[in-house]
Amino acid sequence: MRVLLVEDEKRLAHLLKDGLAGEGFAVDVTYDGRDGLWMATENPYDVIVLDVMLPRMNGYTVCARLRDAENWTPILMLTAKDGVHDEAEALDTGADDFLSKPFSYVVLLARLRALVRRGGHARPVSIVVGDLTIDPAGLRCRRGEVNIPLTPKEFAVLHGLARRQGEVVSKSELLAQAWDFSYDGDPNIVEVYISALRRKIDSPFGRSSLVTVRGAGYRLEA
Amino acid sequence: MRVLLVEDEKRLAHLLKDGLAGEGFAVDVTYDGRDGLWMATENPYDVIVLDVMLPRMNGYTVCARLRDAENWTPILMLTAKDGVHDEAEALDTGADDFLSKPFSYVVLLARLRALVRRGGHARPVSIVVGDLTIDPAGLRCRRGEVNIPLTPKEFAVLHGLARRQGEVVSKSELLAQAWDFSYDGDPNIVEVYISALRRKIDSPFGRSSLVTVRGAGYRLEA
DNA sequence: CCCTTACCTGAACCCAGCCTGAAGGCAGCA
DNA sequence: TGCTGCCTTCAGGCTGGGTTCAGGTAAGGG
Repeated sequence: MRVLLVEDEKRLAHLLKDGLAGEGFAVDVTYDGRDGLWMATENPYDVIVLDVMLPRMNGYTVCARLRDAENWTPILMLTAKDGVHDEAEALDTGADDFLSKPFSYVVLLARLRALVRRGGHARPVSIVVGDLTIDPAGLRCRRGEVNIPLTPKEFAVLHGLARRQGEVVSKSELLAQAWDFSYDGDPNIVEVYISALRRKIDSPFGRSSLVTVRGAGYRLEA
Repeated sequence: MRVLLVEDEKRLAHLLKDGLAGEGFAVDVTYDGRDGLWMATENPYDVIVLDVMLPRMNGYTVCARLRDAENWTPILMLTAKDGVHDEAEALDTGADDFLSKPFSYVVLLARLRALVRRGGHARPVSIVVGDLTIDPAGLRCRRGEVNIPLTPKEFAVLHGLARRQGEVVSKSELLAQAWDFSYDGDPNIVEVYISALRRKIDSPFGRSSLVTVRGAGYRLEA
């Protein structure tokens, strides 16, 4: 599953690359539009994530050029926050979907999956941790046969832990994955969500699958 | 089920191709009339979608030539919006049905299905979600044995959700599927239709199959 | 055994996102 | 010409998810 990421904010690009790589995507990154266009034409990708504001050639142009060249690789555009207008323009130039910044990692992932699926290759993925099942496409979760309703943020945190089940995931990693990249609030928020998750996925079942590793982070285990 | 799509607006062609592919059609695309004619004579298609305004050879001519050559593949013509005149001419030259731009995807799909069925190869497909049955060919819907009358737009939205039952479908995806590709109005329209759908398919039955996933979209479940 | 540090969690606030009823516009039809 | 039904817009209200905060609890080191 190959992804081309065209994004000039290096920090964001880096975070996304790591995250997607962890999902099993092969990620190529370029930092400006012209390189992006070149990469996209020279290599077969399953999906392209394309920022709108880019040096040397903006996202719309890249998108339009690709379509002109009859390259129909699914494109997910990242538009500016307030650009209601941008959305229409993104779709106009041939993008398949868009996401306005700031966005959360989980939503991006869900959209990417949808695009890739539409592109032909079906791949229903659920993460299983013991009798806990996490379904990223439906943003759903259940323990055994019991459905557990989660809010989007709760789901995002749980997903971040489940992807690396058995490993310790640090609070800052969870923050990076589940919150907007521009989030700048109290890091304590992670603890709050861990607490909420335990109340939903562990306490009612007499489990303790969500373990605190003092000074390092949290671990989800079977 | 093979479809030949002859349409020179690349963006529209692309969207249609993706949509139809997602329905299980094998879609070939050409961008001008002469290529279209050639493709149609060289390959056996179940149905042809033919734009009227085309480079190199217009749709009427393509249609007439095919019929002259005793090729009776069902043809659906795409005519210009105001061309009341075009419709008559389309049917005169041997088309089986026509659709004026802009049209919605669901209507196109229904017409295609109708044509294909008329062409001999019946393929009644219904989407079943619990006891809810959606029949894209007839634009019908029922819960259990109770028939539920839906307006075309309501049906389009429901269809978009049903095609991916159990998964979260974002508002923008619903917009893209159920509205004209040129639609540029209030995205709130989706919420309005969700509301209307609930009033018809859920409330009267004491169900709540149409679930809001805050910040992500909607999900239709059994 | 105490102190520090890290973590837990209930309560309270705020507001984005969503819901929905009402009304206008428009096209088809009798 | 009026009627009917559907699409769309709009605005007000509300819900519940996100965030902050503060007081409490556990872990670990000296």
